[in-house]
Amino acid sequence: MNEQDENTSEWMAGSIGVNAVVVRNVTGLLRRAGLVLTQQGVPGARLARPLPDITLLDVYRAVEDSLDLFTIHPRPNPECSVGANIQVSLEGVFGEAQQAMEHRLSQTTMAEIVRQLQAAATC
Amino acid sequence: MNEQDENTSEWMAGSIGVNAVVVRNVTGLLRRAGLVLTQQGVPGARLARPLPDITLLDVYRAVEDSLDLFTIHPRPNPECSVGANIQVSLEGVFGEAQQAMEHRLSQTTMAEIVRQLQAAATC
DNA sequence: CTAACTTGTAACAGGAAACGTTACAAGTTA
DNA sequence: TAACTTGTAACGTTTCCTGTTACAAGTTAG
Repeated sequence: MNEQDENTSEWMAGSIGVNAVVVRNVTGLLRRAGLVLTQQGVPGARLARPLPDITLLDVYRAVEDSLDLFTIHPRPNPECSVGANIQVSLEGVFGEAQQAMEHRLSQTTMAEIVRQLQAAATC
Repeated sequence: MNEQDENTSEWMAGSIGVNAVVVRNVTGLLRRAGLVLTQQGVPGARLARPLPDITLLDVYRAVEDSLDLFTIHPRPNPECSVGANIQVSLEGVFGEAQQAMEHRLSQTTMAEIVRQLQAAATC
């Protein structure tokens, strides 16, 4: 088995233990987010940007479909003064909480993750 | 309809537009978290602590069942050096990201939320 | 004490969403 | 041209969430 084959969806799927289509779907998300480069018919995938330029937030946003971490009761009772205004009050805090979470993710790059992996492997 | 009846699960359920059992289940979570006081057979529910002593994090933890915001691939391939160590690397960052989110929630009390509601109602 | 309330909870049923899989079109390379 | 690959739509299954029903347990007014 060639080393270049370690990038194919089939090989990765076998290593992870899932179907190859699952890998291709995730790869598609990463490609649309501009993180990896894949081409129909060409085996394998390679990075679109160097590892230090990819943060965990980039990956998180690429994979996560829902933009909002918190979801709020969709149909408030118009006759209820609480229900009419609770959205506005909560959305502010929830937005800031999500922003705090995402800021932490943006502080760690894939390069640091890979470095930690290599350090753990040599132990 | 008496004003005291506005605390019963039946009344709240009608106002929100859900089944009364749903309200009782949520109330049970809040009671087990020490936020509200309810008693079998006694109509209504009242706060266990004053509003300024209840943060959004208290409510979040009471209602949210899963302790971890991020879940990680459960069965790593032991022959894959990445899969063997990726958990440890990611758990640290994920934990800190969740902690940042929860810290923001802990900075806002229910008293402030109620105050914002009252301000919006008088507009 | 009894009747009519309530809350607490287990059990069941329904629907929705997530997931893996299959199948095939489209592209590339030897 | 043949044998690969990726991209994606479509399908079936399974799991999970949710609402509902049903009933036990407790309280209070009369």
